[in-house]
Amino acid sequence: MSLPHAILGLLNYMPMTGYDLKKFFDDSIGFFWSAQMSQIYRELKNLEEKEYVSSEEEISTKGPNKRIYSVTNQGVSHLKELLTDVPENIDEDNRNAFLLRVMLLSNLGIEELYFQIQKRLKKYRKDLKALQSVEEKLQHYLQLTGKTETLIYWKITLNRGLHDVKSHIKWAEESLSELKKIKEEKK
Amino acid sequence: MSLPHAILGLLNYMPMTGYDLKKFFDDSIGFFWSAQMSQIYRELKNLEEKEYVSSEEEISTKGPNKRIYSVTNQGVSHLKELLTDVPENIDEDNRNAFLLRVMLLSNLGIEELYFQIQKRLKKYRKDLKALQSVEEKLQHYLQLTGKTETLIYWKITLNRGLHDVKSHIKWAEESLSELKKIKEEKK
DNA sequence: GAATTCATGTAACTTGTTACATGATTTA
DNA sequence: TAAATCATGTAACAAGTTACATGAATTC
Repeated sequence: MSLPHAILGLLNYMPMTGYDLKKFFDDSIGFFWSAQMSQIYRELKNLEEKEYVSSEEEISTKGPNKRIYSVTNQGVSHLKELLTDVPENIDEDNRNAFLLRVMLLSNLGIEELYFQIQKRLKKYRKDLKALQSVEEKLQHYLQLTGKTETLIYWKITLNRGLHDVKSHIKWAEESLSELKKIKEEKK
Repeated sequence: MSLPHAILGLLNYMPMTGYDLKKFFDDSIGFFWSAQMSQIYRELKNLEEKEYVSSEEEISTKGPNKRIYSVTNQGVSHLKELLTDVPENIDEDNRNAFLLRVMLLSNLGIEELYFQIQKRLKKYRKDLKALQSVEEKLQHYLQLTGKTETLIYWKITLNRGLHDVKSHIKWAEESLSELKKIKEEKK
């Protein structure tokens, strides 16, 4: 699963322009998959070449014309295939720049580590709020697409996000209290 | 923080060859940052050009020669700078291919989702075991480097991994039980 | 009147992945 | 003796990021 699959999947909910897709991305799956405009336009071009999507230009009297993309029959079959075959070696991209930082912060000392985790904790709490607003946005898209049966899939997806943020908060709090102990011992 | 920083940071623990680095990577930070041999060699070359590391060839009577890399003074300063300045817009790469799959699986139905999450749960349980073995490996490297003060940093890092896997397991179990309910309602 | 949003793209650059190439040593 | 490990790299390709470019409509 990668960017073109994400695009194909989102377009399958409803026909959209590249610009719409970007918004949909940011509003819904942004917390686990982001994409830049330049990437989206490039991938749309690739997908059209492979005939997984087709586009129509909507001439607009005011403002620039829109190019509306929709998934072709071939595109749907392709998507279903992708979803069916589960790769055996599910090695994910678990890159975590902050953890790398933590691991190497011994070069700067405990105080700095404490400070940076504290800052992080604030970010996680913001993330939590942001995620809670994703829930409303998803509701909105659900109505737009009219596909009520997808609710459970989106709920489960979103729930992963919530578990994730909460686990980060717990870890940060735990680490801070452990670091506090060490700091006090040193005195 | 990115690959060259990881390499610089690991080399700062002790001088190593590219090959050693790969092992260190896989044994320690592999659960949140992986790298391929070809990447490592390329980055070592880049780092040497920038004079953040220097290398010496160790002529070997048996087997191929080794090129041992160590961090220069400039490299250490650079590393400390990187660690000190915390970027304001900490937008991480949170890509999660499996979540993308879940989100789009409405195309195939509840049974398939249940099956795929079940499979995933097994993987998470394996991951948990693997992480527990990382703990031992880190102990080993700790002795090699002789830098006992880094223990707390590594423990906190590893702990994040444990929190992460556990949160995945909890989420999977929760989702499965919810899906089970829906499946039974349909009957 | 300035900034933001809508709307689409190109170009250059950086990073990551896959495949290929070589050859010695150690283990099963 | 075959496979795995040690050890180093190159080349081609794929994907992601950043910067640039254009221009209308809307909002502050």
